[in-house]
Amino acid sequence: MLDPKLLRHQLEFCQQQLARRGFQLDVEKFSTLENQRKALQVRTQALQKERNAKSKAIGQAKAKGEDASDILAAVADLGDQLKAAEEQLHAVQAELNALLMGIPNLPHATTPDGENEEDNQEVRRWGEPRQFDFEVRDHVDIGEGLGLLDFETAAKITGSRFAVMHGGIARLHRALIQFMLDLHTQEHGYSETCVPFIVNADSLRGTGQLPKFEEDLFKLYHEHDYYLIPTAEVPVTNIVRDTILEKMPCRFVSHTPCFRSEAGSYGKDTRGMIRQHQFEKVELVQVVKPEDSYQALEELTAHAEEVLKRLKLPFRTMALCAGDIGFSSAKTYDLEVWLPGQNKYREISSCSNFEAFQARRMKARFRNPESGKPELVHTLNGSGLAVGRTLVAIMENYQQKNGSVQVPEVLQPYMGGVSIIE
RNA sequence: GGAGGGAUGGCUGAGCGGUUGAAAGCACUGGUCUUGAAAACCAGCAUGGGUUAACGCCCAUCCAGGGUUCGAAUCCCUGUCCCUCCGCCA
Repeated sequence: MLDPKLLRHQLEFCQQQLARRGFQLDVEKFSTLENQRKALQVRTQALQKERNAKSKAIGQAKAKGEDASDILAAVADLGDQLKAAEEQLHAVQAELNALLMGIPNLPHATTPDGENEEDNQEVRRWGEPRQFDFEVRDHVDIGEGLGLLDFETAAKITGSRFAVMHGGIARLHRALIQFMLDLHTQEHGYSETCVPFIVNADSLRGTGQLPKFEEDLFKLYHEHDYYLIPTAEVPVTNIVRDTILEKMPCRFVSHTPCFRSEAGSYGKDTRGMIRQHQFEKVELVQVVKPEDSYQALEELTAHAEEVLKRLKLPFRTMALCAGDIGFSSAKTYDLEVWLPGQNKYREISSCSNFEAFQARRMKARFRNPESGKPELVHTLNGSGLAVGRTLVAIMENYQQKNGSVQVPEVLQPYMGGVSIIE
């Protein structure tokens, strides 16, 4: 959520910045509601003040044993007036809040202009795509060829966009998770965290998936409004919801499955493991002081990049343009890994600074030692990395002419010394 | 699933329907004392919002939402969460 004060006092600025990301702020509606809110709030509070004063006088009169019937008569119709004013105020506040919850974050000054992914800017590039002296296969052909990847059976068990992995591929998948967790906890200073994979609606509102993006989620058939997590970002970031932190920064790394309905992506990436309803991800989450958040974004992005470097997978880092960043983000870097099977770079990590956007929704604060007052924190997260896509990248980049797959050196200790999957 | 008990400020924990935003203790901050520190003593110390140039003033908040009342932390209803016991269970 944006700062309501910023919207009130710098509405034009907000409108301009939101326009950069293609969001049309209904200035007129906001102003009208805001003016109504102000008038109603002042009126309601004045009535409350009057009621409080009169009630107190009644109490004092009764304590002295005096007759309070005059004051009681004076207060007679106050209750109805107050109730009416409160109801109107609540209605306007609810409408205003709904409007506010639907407004995306302002892009940061360093987020480049642009409408869509065509306009994203390459920041840096690492590694050289390998030259193959045989015909390159994609991960589906490789995996099915080895008999270790099975989409048909997954379709029988559940439906489309699921996979069954066996043997060396399943183990490689597990090895990747262990490797990533170890790297981030042992070298990057993150604390390993295990969280629920089912969350409530408050948590999803906190990080921004609700109310606008419910159709992307799997909702459970249950007496409460429970959802499968679309990313560990939701449960992990919500650790700090409704809290005043004393120690900062917080750095969490968490491995979870992620569940996405992929509504609206019909026909996109239908082949293989790139876009699944269920996938695993190792997620990095940081909660930092506002002045540190852009430094933290650079560091977090570097932590994700380090995974690709150790795996020797070529990638490029993209600064997403204002039209392509997510709803809650002020600035996002995407890491795109080279996939020989597709002959292009594909997203494998997304690292974002949400500034206070999520913190305001979550009421996540820290106590500023200088002022002694609670202030909103800044939150960040990034994939470090998406495990399924990393597996795809390894299969395609490390494939051999005979259809086998080499195991990257750093993963071999996690594979019991196995160096080739065949 | 059954039966009870509970939820109060950063923490612990009092609180008859009426100057209770809330006792007390701890923690924290400042001061006195001390060469310094500790101890002792004194003082301050909730959150959100409105309004104001500012000092300030005002409103709300004792898990959440309704209700009763001139007035609710206190009474009633509903929900959520936590604890204890019984049953079931990975």
